[in-house]
Amino acid sequence: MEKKNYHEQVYEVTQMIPEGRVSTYGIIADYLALGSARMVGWALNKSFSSENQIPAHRVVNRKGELSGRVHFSTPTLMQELLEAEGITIVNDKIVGLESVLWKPWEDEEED
DNA sequence: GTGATGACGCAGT
DNA sequence: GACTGCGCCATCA
Repeated sequence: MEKKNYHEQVYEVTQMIPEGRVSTYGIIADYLALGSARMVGWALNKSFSSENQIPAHRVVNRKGELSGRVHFSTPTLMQELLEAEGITIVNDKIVGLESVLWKPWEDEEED
């Protein structure tokens, strides 16, 4: 088990997301080569049971919709957390998604 | 061991 | 432009 499980890598990437930024399942799935965006959502869902606290509220679907808000303590918690970071949410969707969108390889700066 | 489901994404209609 | 169906891989019943 020296090799990290794919969901641990999801935790790492999610924790790498800076404040005021968000990422998408598709981006993370592509970055980790999971092959399925569902795996990312599933991994984040398990993150609530993990010791590590994952800012899952910074992860949304490809459309920028807060699809996973229902998994939070309250369906509005996710939106409030994002708005608290300066992100505007309208109709449960991120405004100016591309402006706040963050990519793992962007921080890695892989040239 | 099989079937169904899931915080999604894409192609086709 | 919106909706439907299928695929992705792992977990649960």
